[in-house]
Amino acid sequence: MTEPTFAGRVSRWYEQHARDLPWRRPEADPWAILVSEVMLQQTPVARVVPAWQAWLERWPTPAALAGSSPAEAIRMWGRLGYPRRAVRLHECAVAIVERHGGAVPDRLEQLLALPGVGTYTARAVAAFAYGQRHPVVDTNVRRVVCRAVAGEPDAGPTTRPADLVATEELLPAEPAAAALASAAFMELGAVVCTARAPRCGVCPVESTCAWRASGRPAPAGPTRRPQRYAGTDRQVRGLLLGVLREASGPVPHQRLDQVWADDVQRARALAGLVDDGLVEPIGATSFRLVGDGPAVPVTG
DNA sequence: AATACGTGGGA
DNA sequence: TTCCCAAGTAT
Repeated sequence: MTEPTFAGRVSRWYEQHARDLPWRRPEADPWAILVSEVMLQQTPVARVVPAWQAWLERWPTPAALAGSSPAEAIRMWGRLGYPRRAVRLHECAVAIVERHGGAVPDRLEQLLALPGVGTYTARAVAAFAYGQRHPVVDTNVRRVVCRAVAGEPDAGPTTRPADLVATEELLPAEPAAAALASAAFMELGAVVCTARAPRCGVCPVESTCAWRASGRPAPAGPTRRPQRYAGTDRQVRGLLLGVLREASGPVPHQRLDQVWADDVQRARALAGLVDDGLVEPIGATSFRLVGDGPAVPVTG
């Protein structure tokens, strides 16, 4: 017997302790997995679970979603946040029907070409839906590898090519085992090797962790804090979209004017929503969610 | 590379 | 109450 590898230890731990998330069950198909990955972009698991179930009940296939309007997707998205993801997912469904016969593609290159699918999501689908051997690197994996291997307290803010290489070197050769290891790395970062208060006492690789060995040094100096949410264009966009989401069809601009007093900022936020494909002007005085009603509004 | 992009819950 | 953030992507 040889020493268990890093991936082997984490995978063993995963098999015993993984959360029972619905998109990890055998009946989850590639479309269900793609939907989960997009919803999980910057949104916590607990809020995604019910939204994911409702979404797939309504749109079990890409073709089903492609047959609905972007407006319906935006409404079904609810308050998961970053609603542009709902529009991108709708565009994904259309592209999958048009370019791939309605089946989620299994090649990395084709996945990356889909709207809203980037480095992480493309690899996650290739690995978790199709069992391919690709490093799947999200913020959790970067933190785990950074600590356990490099001994540093935190990874950089974005995934770099070097992160993919470092993770790839940890993966087992067999594709199915590699996919399992990737899921295990993510789970470890999500529930044990957390950003704020890591639970090293229950970690399966505590004995070989470089960060632990060096006394768990704290991150370097203060990082620049981004602007507050209150008062930003983001908040105004959220307020505007809230009104449009609750409405049915076009909303007169007078009603939108009431959500925010600053004319300049409100107009800028609304223009941003239009640019992002979430909202469209109807005539000269109204706005609606994209596709929320007849393509050509009837005028008298 | 830095920034924009939502939301709600926990510490 | 304030702060931090949670399976990223696009520009």
